[in-house]
Amino acid sequence: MSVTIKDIAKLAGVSHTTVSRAMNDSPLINDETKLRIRALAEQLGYTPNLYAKSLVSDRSHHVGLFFTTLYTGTSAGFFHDAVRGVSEVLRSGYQLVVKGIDDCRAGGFHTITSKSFDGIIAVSQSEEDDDFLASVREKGIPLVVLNRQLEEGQCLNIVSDEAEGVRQAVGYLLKLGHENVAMIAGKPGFKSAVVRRSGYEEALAAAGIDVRRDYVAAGEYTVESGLAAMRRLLRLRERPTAVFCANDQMALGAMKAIAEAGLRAPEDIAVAGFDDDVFAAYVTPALTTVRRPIAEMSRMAAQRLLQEIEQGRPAPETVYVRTELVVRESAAPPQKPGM
Amino acid sequence: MSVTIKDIAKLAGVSHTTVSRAMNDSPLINDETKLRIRALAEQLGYTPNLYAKSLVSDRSHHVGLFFTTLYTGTSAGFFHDAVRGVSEVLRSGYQLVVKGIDDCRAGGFHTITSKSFDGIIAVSQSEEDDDFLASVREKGIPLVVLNRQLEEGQCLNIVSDEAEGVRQAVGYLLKLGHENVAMIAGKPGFKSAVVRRSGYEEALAAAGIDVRRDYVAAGEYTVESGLAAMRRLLRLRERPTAVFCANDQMALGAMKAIAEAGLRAPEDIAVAGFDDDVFAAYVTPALTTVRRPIAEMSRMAAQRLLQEIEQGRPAPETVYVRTELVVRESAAPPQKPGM
DNA sequence: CCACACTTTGCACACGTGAACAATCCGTCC
DNA sequence: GGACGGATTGTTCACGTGTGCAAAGTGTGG
Repeated sequence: MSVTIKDIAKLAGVSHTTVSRAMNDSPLINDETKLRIRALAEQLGYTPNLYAKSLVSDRSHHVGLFFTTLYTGTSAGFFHDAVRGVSEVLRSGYQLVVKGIDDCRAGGFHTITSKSFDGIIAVSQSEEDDDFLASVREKGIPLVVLNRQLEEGQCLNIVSDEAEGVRQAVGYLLKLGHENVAMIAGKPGFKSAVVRRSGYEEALAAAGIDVRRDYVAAGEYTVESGLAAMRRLLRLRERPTAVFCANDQMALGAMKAIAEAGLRAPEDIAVAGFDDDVFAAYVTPALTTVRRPIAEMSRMAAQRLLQEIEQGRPAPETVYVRTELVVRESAAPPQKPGM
Repeated sequence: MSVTIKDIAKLAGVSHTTVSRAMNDSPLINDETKLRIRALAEQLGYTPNLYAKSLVSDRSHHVGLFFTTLYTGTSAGFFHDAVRGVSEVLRSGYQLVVKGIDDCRAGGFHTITSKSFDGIIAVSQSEEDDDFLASVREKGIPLVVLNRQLEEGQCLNIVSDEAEGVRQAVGYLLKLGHENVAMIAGKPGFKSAVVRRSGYEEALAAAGIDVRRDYVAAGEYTVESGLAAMRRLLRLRERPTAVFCANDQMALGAMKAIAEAGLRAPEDIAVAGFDDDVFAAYVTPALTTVRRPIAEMSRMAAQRLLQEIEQGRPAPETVYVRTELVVRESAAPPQKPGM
């Protein structure tokens, strides 16, 4: 049995109201009794029952961090960075509940109420999440959406400018002198897959190069799928001399396929990735990629969410966070024909 | 404002108790009224207030998943696998709260009470967590400890037999013919670092080889630290021909250092890792390593915890999960001298 | 000495839910 | 016809906390 304010009240010979006031720094109490009661509470190891508090105060002290899915499609590095960033800001003031949106959908999002969450951060990777986001907004729960861009003005939306990041990477490959630049695309249904592909096409168009359909190989954001996609690209009659991969895991798979085929990166085929995953700097050759500051974005999301919870609804703006091209070793100029 | 059972009661012309009974499938109610009330509840979009339920039923519907730290020392793949495994079992029946033990310590674990958590899974990597574990047990919260072995009989403890795993890996290197086998050790203070080092020493002892102090390089479980440690090992006068790394991230760094030095793995130096991290199969050369079934372990932990919550305390046993040597390409027999 | 203000405390209720107990209705059996 | 029992519903209280309002105590100024 745990200690309640009534227990303390009885021992201190006061009413439970007085104890409540002592614990909450109310001005309606004598300093002396406050200290006396607090000492007693400390001694008895009193911890308030947060559920009772929640019931009366309508504050749950829980923040939800929801991902499109916890299973395939969410890379470990991305997931870890996001949880860390949010957790760092919340520390012990709030409890962080981590969930996959797909796991909740079965119950029609019934378990998600304004009573059970003070606020929600949704790390959205797909338009499939829209029903979830609508449900959250409808219930009036403070919401920040991370990673995927929404229609303007729905809620606070923090995204990296992915298309720009991809243009940087593909532009870099083109500047090195590559003309046959292929792409391994992301998981179908994921918005980022579409955006990154557009960035690729725009970069080519800006250089006056036509997009070849057979140069875009479908992937799934997993290492395996990158391996398989690269194998297909290598079988093409006019083999690409460079490949941009929609994330680093697939780039890793692609490099594996290149090695398998007896070729070398970057000499025979230049490779660029996206995400700057934990391992990117340390594979051989070190991966040239685009960094998205996930941890920073999630920290910002958490800060803004707390602000919204504690001070009320801010303007629903869209915040763009800059990506950064990280040049390492996996991309080099093409070999001259005949060399 | 959200709908409560009292609202429904008023509209249906019954008492709130009757509504409660309708929602909870009580036998003390007429089927007809039950259906009528349920239809009404559905129509009004009623969702029960879990905090009120918690208050009266002493069940919080929250399960805690605690890591030693969410920051350095916990690799992304490990973290992701653990959260996924637990989440998969819990699905939507419970809310999963993810936290770092270090983040809670500041508040003296005051926020962790039997009222706020129905059960806790601790993924412990260090003896520093003992104060936390003691605090949880003292409060009578069902507890499963994952990953680190405890004194027998404290609570349900699920661990992989890491020493055996290391012996397999080092034994494999020895069997290939290596005599100068070095090790890059784990983060000081982490129990796994000690256990894995012991495994290494035992394997050498079993083969009648003395442990050389200069062959054990300190690491931190990060890729960078593996890189730095390997650089140090490469500077030794009698260079090792094989190196066992206490995790895959450090093995990645080690391979990087080997490439930097103009050497090749596995031809010049054989490398073996530990964990079978997501990227292990896809780096070049593919990493020979030891697989720990983290996802399976965490699924088991979640299942056993639910069982304990719902059916009462089971025997506090220690469950060993077998590790598995995964032979890939990064380890090969040593080159003959003079070749 | 009284009126008034201020400080400090307690009483009673509310939050939303579940459960023990009482009350009512209906049918059955002796 | 009265006693009994089962089915169904309502009344009341409890869970632990915060708050509006009343009450008691203290001091101050006229």
